[in-house]
Amino acid sequence: MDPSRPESIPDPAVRRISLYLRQLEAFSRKDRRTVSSKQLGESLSLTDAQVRKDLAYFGQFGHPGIGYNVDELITKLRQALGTDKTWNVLLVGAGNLGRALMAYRGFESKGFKLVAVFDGDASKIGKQAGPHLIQPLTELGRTTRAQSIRVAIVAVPAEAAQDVADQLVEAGIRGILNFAPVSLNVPASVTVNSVDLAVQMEQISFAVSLSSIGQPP
Amino acid sequence: MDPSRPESIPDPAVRRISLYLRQLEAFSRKDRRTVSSKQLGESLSLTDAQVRKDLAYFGQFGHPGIGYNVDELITKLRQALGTDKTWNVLLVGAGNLGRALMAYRGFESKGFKLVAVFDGDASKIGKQAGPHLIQPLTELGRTTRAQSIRVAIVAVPAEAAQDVADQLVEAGIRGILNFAPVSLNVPASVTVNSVDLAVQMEQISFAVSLSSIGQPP
DNA sequence: GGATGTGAATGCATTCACAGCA
DNA sequence: TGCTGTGAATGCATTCACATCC
Repeated sequence: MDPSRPESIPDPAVRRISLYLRQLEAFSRKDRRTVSSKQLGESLSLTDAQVRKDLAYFGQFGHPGIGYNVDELITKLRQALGTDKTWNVLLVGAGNLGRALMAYRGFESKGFKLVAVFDGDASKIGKQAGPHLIQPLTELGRTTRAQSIRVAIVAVPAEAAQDVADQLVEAGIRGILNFAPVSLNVPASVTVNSVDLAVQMEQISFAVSLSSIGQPP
Repeated sequence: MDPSRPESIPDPAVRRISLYLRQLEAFSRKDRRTVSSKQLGESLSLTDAQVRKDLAYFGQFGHPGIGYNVDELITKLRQALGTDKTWNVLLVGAGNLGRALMAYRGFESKGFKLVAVFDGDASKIGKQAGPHLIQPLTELGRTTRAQSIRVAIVAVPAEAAQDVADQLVEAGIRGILNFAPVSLNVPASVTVNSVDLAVQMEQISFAVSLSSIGQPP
């Protein structure tokens, strides 16, 4: 396997790599030096074989008889995910959710920096949102180019989301994290990842309903 | 296939059912009466066979030569997901994200009602958060029983999340939607669904990095 | 004709199991 | 001995393709 040309890596494996990284960072904070695939797997309820197979997609990072060096693996996985360099990110939508995302301190340490905020609502333009001035969507292209932004977060109402997505694509954005409860239509060259809170809740209610058959509430 | 005894339905299928439901509700708002598996699939970039197979896990809802009746299918899928009745939900964590979730209007129409708010931070206890009084975690058991709450949303810092999860389990909660960036350890009888915003961003940066090999930024 | 529901075939991801190295 | 990396085997999900019904 040639790590510089990842050919095609299964989507589920890429998701787990993020989880390994999160876990490794926790281990590192506790000054742990090495970890085996078995230990890393147990901390996430996965098998050791799964862990080794996933890591092997990206290269040979382990040391037989020893395990993986925690800090070394962190470095390699960040490189693999592309988060060894900082990404400038823009946000569209300065409503409740958008402002909560702006205040969320979990992005910076992971290599993402929010550098611009936009909103389609004219009454919000020019207002301050945390450290950022809220810009109109007409500025998308200019700001995207000026700050080399490739990734956007969409936190607008469902009705506005597709229109916003179209404008983001037009402005040259390559990846979108979408919180609006709609399926966005974009060219294949643009990556969309959607988080629909209602969908998440429905998964839970389904599972809970199933496991409660015959049980009292 | 016996819809009253779903045996075992693939997880990916359950996730898609939520998406079908979301799409069908949009169709219904536009007064659309029927829809074929092909049309429903196209609106979500899925094949018609995939749609039919998924729906068939839950029963025979279609009409050969016609398609599916939109409103009828909505009813059936809500029953399948358990959202034909309203679920009382509690929230732990009245920080930025927690308050944004409280303000989010997308839950009620989907059958979820936020009825109680908790926080581990003593200085917040007794304060008002929207329509709710913030309660201490010691009240979890009492409130859960009093209001028949089975599902909880966790929006606390990573360090506090496992402890909160333990107390939720102790209080009888059966499903948890977790926004803290940690892997929660709970008994098999409890369902956990985690949304880690940093993980979502990393998926995107990976995909964008891949597609940009050799390209200028 | 038009569309569903479903066994059979395919394709992917996970798990097994073991050679090989420290 | 302990643990990795990886072909081979297994198990699941998706897709195909067609009998069936309006």
